[in-house]
Amino acid sequence: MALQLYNTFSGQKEPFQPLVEDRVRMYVCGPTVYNRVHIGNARPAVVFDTLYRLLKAQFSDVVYARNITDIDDKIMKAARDQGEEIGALSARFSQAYFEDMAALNNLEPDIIPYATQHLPEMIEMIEALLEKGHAYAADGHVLFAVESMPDYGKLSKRSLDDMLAGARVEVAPYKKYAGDFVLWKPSKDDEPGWDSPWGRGRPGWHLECSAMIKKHLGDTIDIHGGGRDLTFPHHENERAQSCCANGADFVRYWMHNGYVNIEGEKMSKSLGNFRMVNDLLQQYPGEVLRFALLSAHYRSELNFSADLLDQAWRSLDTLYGFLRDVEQIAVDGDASADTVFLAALDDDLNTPVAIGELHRIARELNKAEEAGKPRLKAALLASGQLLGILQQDPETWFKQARGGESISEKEIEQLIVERQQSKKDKNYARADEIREELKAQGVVLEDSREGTKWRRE
RNA sequence: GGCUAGGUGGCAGAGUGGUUAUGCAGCGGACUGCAACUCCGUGUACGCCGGUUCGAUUCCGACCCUAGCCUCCA
Repeated sequence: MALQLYNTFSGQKEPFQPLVEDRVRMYVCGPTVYNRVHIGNARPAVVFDTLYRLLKAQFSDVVYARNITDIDDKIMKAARDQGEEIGALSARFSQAYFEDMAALNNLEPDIIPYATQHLPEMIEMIEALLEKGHAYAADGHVLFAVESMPDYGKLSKRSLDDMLAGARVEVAPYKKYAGDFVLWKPSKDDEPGWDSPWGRGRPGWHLECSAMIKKHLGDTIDIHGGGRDLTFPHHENERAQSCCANGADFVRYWMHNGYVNIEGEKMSKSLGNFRMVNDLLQQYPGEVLRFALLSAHYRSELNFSADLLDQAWRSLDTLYGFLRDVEQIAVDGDASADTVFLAALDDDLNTPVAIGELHRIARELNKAEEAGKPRLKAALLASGQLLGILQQDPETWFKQARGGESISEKEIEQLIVERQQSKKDKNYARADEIREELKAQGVVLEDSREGTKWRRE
């Protein structure tokens, strides 16, 4: 079956058909770089990286862009609070973001556009909007006139009346209509700003994505992704800007991932219940974090806990255990990912089912005759590759440190040698003592005809 | 208040008008000097109340509960 994706715009799963045959353009909203990212921020990166891998396997020309928002009031505030220059701060945190994302086995996007490098494009888009009567300048600001767009609100499925029914809309004096949003705002002298036809200022939040998408991917793109909370206002406004400025369809498939929750509540900076990716990486391999994030369907909420990570770790141990047993088996170069596994991913990226299939393939591999193993091993690796997991050398996987102080490999090997001798001497008491000693240090021994293997747990 | 998702076994998490999800944990067994790995077997599920149906966890309706969005947010 061909790829199907749930489109937020239509509210249903649709067969995926790129605008131009065999050519896919995908954009995902990246971070505002004023802080380290938390695991909730990592979810869209992992989800859409997985989609990217799947798309690359099915289409020859795929371009994936994920931006860096490096101008924003939050960055300005962070820079002021920390007495750091804005450019230095945003460079530091974008670098940290790249490191965190790489640790989660995310491929690098093809294009990483920065907001501050696209001011001319943004200004150009504002001019187009003004020219077409979708925007107006007032009091140093330029605002988008939402009433000028007949189907404004269609993506987030809300009417202007509904939106204004909420009391939280701030009505600035320069707004003609309460729902209008800022395209350009003036900067004070001590704030970063760029010269523009409307004076020195900076762009509104939504504008950068519209401008960068137009420049790098075109007027109409195939997939636009991000967290569910971006649906409104961010994506609704992006859509308004782009559709009105370009006079073309903007995005063919809108995709939004669910939240990562902590104890049933959304993880957010204001609640203070977030888990930083970098902190988690001190305790868990990135692959475990990735596996945990993929263990729920991307549109569902995912409850994040130590228990979830432990389960993810053990599941990976099981899968790597099968791979370790076939380390000497060559892979069949022609074999590709398992078809049932692929069907799961093709069904709107159903990663929980895909992971289930991975276990099935692994079990088949384990039970297969020698002749069948090369193909199954290749299928398992190729399938794992699409999820961004199982690509490590199994021995390396099992020997990696599992947090905290740990006994060195050398000491472990020495004790294993001693234990081998004890066993030869039928001194089972000493052999068991060594097993217990290592067990206490988090090292499990596995005897087999070929010798003793060990792993940390 | 408006709008949108959900409520599945100890935990995580798919799916389906009737037949095992899967994983982790547990329990029993095989294997092992002892273990581990692996294999075999195994229990506990679909929020509540109605309706449709031969049959509903799945469809319909009401109710309860949870979460999210409503111009900071992945």
